[in-house]
Amino acid sequence: MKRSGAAETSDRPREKGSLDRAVIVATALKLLDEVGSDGLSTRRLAAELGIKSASLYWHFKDKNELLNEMSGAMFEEALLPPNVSGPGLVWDEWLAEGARRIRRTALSRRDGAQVMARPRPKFPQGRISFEDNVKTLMRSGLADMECRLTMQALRRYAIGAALQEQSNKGAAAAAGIVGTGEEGFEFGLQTFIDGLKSRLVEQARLAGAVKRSRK
Amino acid sequence: MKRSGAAETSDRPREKGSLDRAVIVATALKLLDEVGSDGLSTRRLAAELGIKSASLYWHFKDKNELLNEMSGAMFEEALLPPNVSGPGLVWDEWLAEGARRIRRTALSRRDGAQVMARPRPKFPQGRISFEDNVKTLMRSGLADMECRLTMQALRRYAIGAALQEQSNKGAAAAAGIVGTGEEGFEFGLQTFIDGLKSRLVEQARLAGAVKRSRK
DNA sequence: ACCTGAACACCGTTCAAGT
DNA sequence: ACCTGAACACCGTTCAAGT
Repeated sequence: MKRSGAAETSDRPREKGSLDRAVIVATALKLLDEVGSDGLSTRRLAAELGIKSASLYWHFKDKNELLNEMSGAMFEEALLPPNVSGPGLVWDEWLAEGARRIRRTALSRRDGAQVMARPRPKFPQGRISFEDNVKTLMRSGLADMECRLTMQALRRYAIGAALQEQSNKGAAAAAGIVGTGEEGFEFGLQTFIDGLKSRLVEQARLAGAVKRSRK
Repeated sequence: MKRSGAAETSDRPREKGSLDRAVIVATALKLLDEVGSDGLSTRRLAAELGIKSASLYWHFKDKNELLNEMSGAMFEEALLPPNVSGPGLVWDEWLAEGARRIRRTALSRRDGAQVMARPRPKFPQGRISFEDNVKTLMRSGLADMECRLTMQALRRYAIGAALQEQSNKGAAAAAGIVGTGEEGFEFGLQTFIDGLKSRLVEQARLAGAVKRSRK
């Protein structure tokens, strides 16, 4: 016995069915950091929760579902604080900072990148949605689709980078690894953003040409 | 005791100690495609080879070592054929094609991206080395370090992309997934290469300014 | 040099049963 | 609504022993 939460007779209907789920996910993330993804077993996690492993299957369909929720939780960590989308927005710095936060969150815990590489639950109920971010990025002048593709590309790049950095832990910079990790990541990030800028310049040039031809 | 190389009595010194290793790795890759990474157990693989699982540990230190060699083998697949570095090289197309090949190789077999995300053995003995590729890319005008960072960034991006695409298989385009995969990948790829080009333009501009000021 | 038998210490998952 | 006991069908890895 552990967390009964609500009583059996009535009231407090378990709030959307996800109250203990959150604490299980949080405990799993804490445990992950201690034992790594190989050590994260349902039995170990259950022990950490003061429960038997079979009980976990009342809360989650299977281990995959749990891992996916862990992924969602880590992405929320990455998005939360500084989504400064005020009026004086410098879009390129805002965008770069978002990518950095994803990488840093992945690196912040053992095998974190491996977890974040998983699919996430449909919508993370987070304070800041993907759509909000699209709107913010559109202030740069990029089209709606370009914004979505941009965010997708940077998400993939950040996770790909963190994954490689983490899997080489201790294996000491293999064949083609250069830079401290940090600086290698920045190179790719800045180069990509340079590409976006030249795209914007080109679009402005074309728009200008149209305007002139209309005169 | 591990691999002494030559036999005690004499002849057929096992050719660098890697003859069966290659066929084990190849069999493992074939099996991976059939059963996926969750189904790829040492017992199943041993059965496929007509062997008992304990025997695998004579050839490989552990399962991780085997998986890493599988990663190396897949990268060789991705590099082999068209490293056309002839005189009429169009570096941007050459570079893009290399990135595409990594992604395609990863997508070519079940859970392939997951395997390629692992560290690879020090040097894959492949026909084409990382250093060869650096030299080829330097013909674009990029500096040595920029070439290394570029290739690293594209490798990470390609694997990150393939990983996401593959992990969403069947889970049907979650939250922020757009494009067919193919087109989403191309957007990031072209944008990054645009960034490299604007970098080159900028460097040429600076070099020109120096030259003029020397007159 | 290469392989096996047998064991050790684990896994994820299911399900009847408890409260 | 939530949890347990007990079982099923697996794992990766080690190691003495075989040939």
